[in-house]
Amino acid sequence: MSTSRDEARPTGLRERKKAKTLATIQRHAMRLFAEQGYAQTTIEQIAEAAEISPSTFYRYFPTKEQTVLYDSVDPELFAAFLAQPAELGPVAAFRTAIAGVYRGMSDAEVDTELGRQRLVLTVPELRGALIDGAIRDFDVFAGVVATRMGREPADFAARMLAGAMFGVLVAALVPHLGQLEQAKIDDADALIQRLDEALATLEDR
Amino acid sequence: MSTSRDEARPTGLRERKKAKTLATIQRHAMRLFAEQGYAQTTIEQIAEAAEISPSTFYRYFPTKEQTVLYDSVDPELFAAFLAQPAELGPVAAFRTAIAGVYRGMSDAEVDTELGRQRLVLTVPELRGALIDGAIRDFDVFAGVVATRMGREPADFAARMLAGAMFGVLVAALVPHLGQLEQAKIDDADALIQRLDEALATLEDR
DNA sequence: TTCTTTTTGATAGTAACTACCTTTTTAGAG
DNA sequence: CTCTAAAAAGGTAGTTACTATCAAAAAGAA
Repeated sequence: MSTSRDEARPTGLRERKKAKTLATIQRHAMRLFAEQGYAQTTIEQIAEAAEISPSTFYRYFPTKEQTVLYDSVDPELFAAFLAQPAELGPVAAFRTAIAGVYRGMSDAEVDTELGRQRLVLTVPELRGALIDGAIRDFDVFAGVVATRMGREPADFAARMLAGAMFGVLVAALVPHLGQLEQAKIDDADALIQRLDEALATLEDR
Repeated sequence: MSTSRDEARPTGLRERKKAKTLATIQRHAMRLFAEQGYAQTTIEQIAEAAEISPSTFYRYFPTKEQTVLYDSVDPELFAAFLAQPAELGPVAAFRTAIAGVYRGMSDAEVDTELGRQRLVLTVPELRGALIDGAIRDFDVFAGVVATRMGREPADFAARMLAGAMFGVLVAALVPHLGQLEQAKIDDADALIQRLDEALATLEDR
């Protein structure tokens, strides 16, 4: 209980240090993954680079995967989606949200995010975990889509539209994984355009 | 090289034994998973139940996950999809294929398959791996969809339709994973109908 | 049988995670 | 400033999935 006022502002000195440690771990992890590959990088190496013990690593991230999947962009995207004017249909709202979020990011942030995406889409383990995470959040997303369509949260058609949006985005993000052009998503503009075109195919109805 | 004729017929005595061992492992694995849970079942236990050594287990299945994901229904489904008359559009063809495959299965086979699906959809690890597997095959699927639409294999719109089909099926198969009704897919008819309705939402265009 | 190849088993090692306990650090009270 | 309680970090030991490697056994061909 102690001070009942501090609960409101989470800006304690301790919290800041924790946030910094978390960011440090993630930064070094991403660097090592890029340098040596995901599988070749051990938790011990990450801990050593971040100057913490392996025990501490697990206090900040439950799994190795979460070092990459712990994400700040997705929540932003969802918030932007929610913030769109009610007149917009769900697909249009999501298209606008995507463009808005990426336009609000600095070049460095975009670079980091694109690197993260490249890693996630490349490593099968991460790809699976990412999509599974998305499925976990799917109910919420489907509910919001339903609300925006003026239906009850559990509406079947809304759920299906949400599913189609999800599938279309996945299909756009995993471009010919076989062997073809893994490139093409080098800059944010190309990414936004690709995702936008994907969602647009759902609006021609 | 040895005998150049046997290559055609794969019905050696050795092959049959291997197939039997594979089936035995999978059967015991599924049983133990159902009895004790997926995470609580070790490879050692599976090996012991199947009366083989752990080493041998890994010769038949590369990972624990594959014991569940090694699947005979999906390829069948894909084949049935390909076999549909050319006049049918991709969505209609897939709807027909699903119904056909499940109608061609015995009650016991359906039960086994439903149990497998329940397990896969319940365990996050498996869910992720399954979907990642699907993404791996996605290119082929999208190509077939494109052909059926009379376009070139890499056609964007076809790819998006394939993605939408994928997403809609996922959304239908993972019913309110949060906490709501995990039931409802107790019999094959309910499953078929659910998947059919999902795909049907893509045809109203 | 005998030779060859395939299949199996056993052993040792790596690395992700878990559980648990001890030490250090930090924030606030007196 | 000091003392105390809590939070954070470090350390140890163990489990389990998975890999690599080699030796033993079984099956087929000659």
